Amino acid sequence: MRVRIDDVAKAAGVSMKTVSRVLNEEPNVSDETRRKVQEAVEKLRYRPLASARLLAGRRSNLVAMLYDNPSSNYLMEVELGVLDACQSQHYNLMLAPLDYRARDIVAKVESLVVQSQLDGVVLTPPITDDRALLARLDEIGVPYASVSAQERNRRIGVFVDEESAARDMVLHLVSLGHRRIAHIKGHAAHGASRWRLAGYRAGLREAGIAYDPELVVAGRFFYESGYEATNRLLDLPQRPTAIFAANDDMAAGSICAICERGLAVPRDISVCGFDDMPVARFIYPSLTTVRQPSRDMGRLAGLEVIKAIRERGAGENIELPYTLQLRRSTGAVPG
Amino acid sequence: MRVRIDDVAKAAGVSMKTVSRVLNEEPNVSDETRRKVQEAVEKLRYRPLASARLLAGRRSNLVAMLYDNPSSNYLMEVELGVLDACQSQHYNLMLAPLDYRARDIVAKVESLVVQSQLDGVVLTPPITDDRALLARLDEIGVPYASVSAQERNRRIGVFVDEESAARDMVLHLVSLGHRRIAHIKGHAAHGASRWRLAGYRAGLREAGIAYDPELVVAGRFFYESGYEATNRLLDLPQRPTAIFAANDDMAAGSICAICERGLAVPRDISVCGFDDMPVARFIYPSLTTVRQPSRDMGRLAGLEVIKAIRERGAGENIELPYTLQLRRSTGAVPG
DNA sequence: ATGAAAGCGCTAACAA
DNA sequence: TTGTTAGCGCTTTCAT
Repeated sequence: MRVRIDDVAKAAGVSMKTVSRVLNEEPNVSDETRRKVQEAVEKLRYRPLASARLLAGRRSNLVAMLYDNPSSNYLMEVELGVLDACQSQHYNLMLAPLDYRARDIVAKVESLVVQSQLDGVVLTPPITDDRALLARLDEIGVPYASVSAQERNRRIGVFVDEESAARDMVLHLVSLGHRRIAHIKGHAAHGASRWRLAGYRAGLREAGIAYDPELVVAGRFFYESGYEATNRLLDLPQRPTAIFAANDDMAAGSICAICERGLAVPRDISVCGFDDMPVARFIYPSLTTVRQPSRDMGRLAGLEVIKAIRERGAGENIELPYTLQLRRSTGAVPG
Repeated sequence: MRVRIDDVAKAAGVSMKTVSRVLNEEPNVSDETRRKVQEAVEKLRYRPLASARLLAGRRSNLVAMLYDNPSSNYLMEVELGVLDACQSQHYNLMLAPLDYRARDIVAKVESLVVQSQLDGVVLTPPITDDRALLARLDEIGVPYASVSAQERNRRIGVFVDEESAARDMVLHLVSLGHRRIAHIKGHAAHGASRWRLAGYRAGLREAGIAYDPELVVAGRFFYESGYEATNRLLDLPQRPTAIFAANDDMAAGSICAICERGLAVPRDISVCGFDDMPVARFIYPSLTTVRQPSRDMGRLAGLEVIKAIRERGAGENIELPYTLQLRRSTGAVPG
């Protein structure tokens, strides 16, 4: 029925072990023997069984991506990058959606890692910052790479300097003449929210604009939360001339809320976001935003775990550059 | 080091097999014994090794989702649904991006299925329609469920009646007074493109409007292709008063192209799409579109494979309803 | 450079 | 209801 390694051995006229050597690209096989084995493998369409290899002590060539909030555009982009890395390195990718608030997250991840013998995992925010989980992963000895982890030293993964990026964005708004600049914060559990808020404040400071707590409202990274936050801002006695949302989805919600009041973007109010997801180009007016190379971040995180898997101690925390994407949603402060 | 089944057996004062019985929820274990075993499992934090179980002949509890073009919004929605189904049924999900045009797609899938001992796979368009692949999967005996497969009999999976949906959308445009209705086609490899075009023609026919090939232009489901297609339509001597794009991404591109010419949607031209992806609500004006329950489709496809895995011969091809989402991008014919 | 034998950790089949 | 035995298909020793 199923072709096994000794079928191949028989067909090639060698021992099982030799076939195994060829398959695993081990040394000490003559070219002639190697060729014979490869032919037999080809002819019999032999595929070594992952579970048997694994049980006998080899690697799984399997990594998992852990994430909360699967429906975020941002995570989908990261996922594409990780997938890309896995493909290029002949790894398979498993998806593990988790609730970052769940009590049993450590146990869940441990089960997955141990049971499926994962070679490594990729962590995405805010799971990147779960100390208990990281400690456990270290104990078990599974390499992991983080995307935008809050703690930046002694980690392997990828990040961008989001604080500087947010500051630059604010300074851009200032350069357009804006001084009443509002900020819609992201979800509190995410480091990104902290960094972006800090950058917002830094930008104001550099521009010599006083921080006005009234202009900073809560959001949760969703479209709806941007919509609602903007309505609160528009109800202010003196409304802002620019709104800096902590991500693109919220900025899209912001634009919608503004338009619904009969105001125009950027004529009456400028809006900008963060991330540069595809939606930033699709909406009208197209969104000025901070471009974070999410897909590349996913790819690099994937490559770094795999590097760490292959060579213990390898892997680093890589900083990637951001860029400001100036599009149509920001303009000069109204007359 | 690692806790094994006989450690648990020893701790519980029973045999390995009894532990195995408890773990696999097999009958013929006394409540008392079961309790003792569970306690031991708990205390030792025992996790059975998937590879060992698998090698000994059990299921992998692993399914893979096969797809081409990973960056499509639509597929991400489907993925979320599949993921959901897997979680609820204690299955793990692997992701297998493929090139539907690749020569070796059958071999690739076969390797994956055989090597990783996948219990089943979920197919998404256009991989759903690769006869050679389906034949091979049938041979190997791996259950699979398809999302929107072209062939609808003798399949398990999910679909919606896209042709009727497209027809209804055209009739909606007609009811608004439109008679010069254009269509931007989808990618030729997808059944969806055929059905939506057929529905477009059926709608025109029912409304007594002659089919004008000039008004039907090629697209490939991407934003950019919608943008370009629309520019071609706008260059026509007599331009359409409504554009029906075969999906939302292209409709977004269409709106952008229209706005760039200083025209307004829906004042000058109505635009509608298909799928009802999140972007349909985010763009301005919000998009009139056919709601296809992509996430539920993913979920059901996932549940159907799992059903087929558990009980050979089970599983069916389920039709799900569509709805017209009337939003702001369509309106009465100008003047 | 190649091979023989002994597991890896579990479950299936059989026995008791 | 419970236990014993013999693999599952591969890779690891350790020989040769």
